[in-house]
Amino acid sequence: MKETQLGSLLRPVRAGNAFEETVERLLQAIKLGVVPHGERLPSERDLAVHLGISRVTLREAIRSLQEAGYLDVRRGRYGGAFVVYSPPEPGHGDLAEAVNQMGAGDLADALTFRMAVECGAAQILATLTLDSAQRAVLLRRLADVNGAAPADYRRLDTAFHLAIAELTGSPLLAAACADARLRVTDLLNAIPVLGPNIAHAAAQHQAIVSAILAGDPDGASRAVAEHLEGTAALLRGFLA
Amino acid sequence: MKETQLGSLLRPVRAGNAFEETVERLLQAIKLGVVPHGERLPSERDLAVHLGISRVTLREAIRSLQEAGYLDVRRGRYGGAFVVYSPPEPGHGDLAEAVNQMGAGDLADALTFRMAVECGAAQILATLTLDSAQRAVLLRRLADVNGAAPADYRRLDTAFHLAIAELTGSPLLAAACADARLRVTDLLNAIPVLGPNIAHAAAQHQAIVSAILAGDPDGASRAVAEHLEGTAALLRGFLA
DNA sequence: CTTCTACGGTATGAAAAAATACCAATGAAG
DNA sequence: CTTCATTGGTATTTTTTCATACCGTAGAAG
Repeated sequence: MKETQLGSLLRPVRAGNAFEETVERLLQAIKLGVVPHGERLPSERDLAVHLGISRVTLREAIRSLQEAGYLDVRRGRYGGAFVVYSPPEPGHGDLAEAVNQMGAGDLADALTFRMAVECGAAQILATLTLDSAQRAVLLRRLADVNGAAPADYRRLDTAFHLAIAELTGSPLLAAACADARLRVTDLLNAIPVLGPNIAHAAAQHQAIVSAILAGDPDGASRAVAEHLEGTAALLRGFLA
Repeated sequence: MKETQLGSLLRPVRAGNAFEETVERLLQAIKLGVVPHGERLPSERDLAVHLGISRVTLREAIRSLQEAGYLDVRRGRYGGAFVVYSPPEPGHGDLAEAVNQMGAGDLADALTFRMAVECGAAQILATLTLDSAQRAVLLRRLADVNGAAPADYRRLDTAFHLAIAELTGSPLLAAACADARLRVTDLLNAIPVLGPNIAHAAAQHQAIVSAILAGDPDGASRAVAEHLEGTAALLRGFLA
């Protein structure tokens, strides 16, 4: 076995210190709209347990997000950390900058990773026999994103794609898809959301769901690949 | 967005303490045969840097593996931590126990995850145009595993599958595939390696490589899926 | 057989993180 | 308007992890 494979296994045990990782995680949950504007984060005690860190460390992270203007923290019963954030108006302005902010290699890496795990998830879901509740979730997410107002589009698009991963029943796979999304969030938010794009995406979303419900793994995977390739090609264009 | 999606994003920031994670990582690198019997781990100083931990913490992990009999640590120049481990003789004996050791849900999760990322990796690799060096690596790994002695089979099989992920050029994807393998290593090692199985697997390996080189993503993905489904079905059989 | 040097072995102080316990505020319920 | 449960706020101690410096050893090279 070659040296290269050592790199895959003996890679860093932890990405950074607990504080920084926590800030990043919370920030992305906010930016992805998993906790929408006005909603409350779980209580500090619950969150600390879920994130596997101490409440002290979590509080430091929350405080920095509060100071950065992402959270409004209120105390007392029925208090908590409320999200104060609306996704920026999509536009070209920051895209080139956002692309340059992360390395070119990192971007290619993230795009490849996203492609692999999302195609894999759709493919697997298409092999499963979904019950009516699961089909309902999938169709609901599809309707949500395809009927979304521009301001809500990214959030519901993410919800749709994550739902596919979660319906596979594999937390590891869902986490991998969430992680893949996180790595390109800022870039996606900088992409303008145009009418024709949305219409095109809507057709692709429909094709993905149709293939999944029809039990066509290859079709589902290919539909996802085509869908993701659209934004991927656009982002790669900024690497020059 | 539903509560379920919170779980994917607000999952634990760290799996455990640095010491435990390091022990686990090293142990799996040994069990996977990435560092074969008699070979030396990188020096403590190098390893600490690669793993992103302090040398003190790394040493604690190494010492516990030494006491467990996995490593032979020698000092002085040309010294180091040498692997003292040969994969157990494959057999049914420990399989049921190994399956029960991890939860049924965890096993299904790991199998699904492995299926998704390995199919995704093969699919992506098939879309790329490989240069002669890359083709050589792939064919070399194929020849290695298909010509392996039973004692080396698992190690070279892992090397083959990881090579596919690494050839995509995405460290994230390679890490995900390595991670997926790690989660089923103990179970795979407990599966008997029979002649007919090896012959069957060899044909599947060949089919995977052929599809990749032919630029057939669907075929590559399907070939990987069939290949993995063999062991997956066997392992699922022990959940009853 | 001496030297050189890349390795593991050890010690110590600082910093980060966690565990624990307790305080304070809020606002709905009665 | 009092009660009370739930939430954030604070303080203290312990454990873990890190950074740094230095020591001891072995084995190849000369």
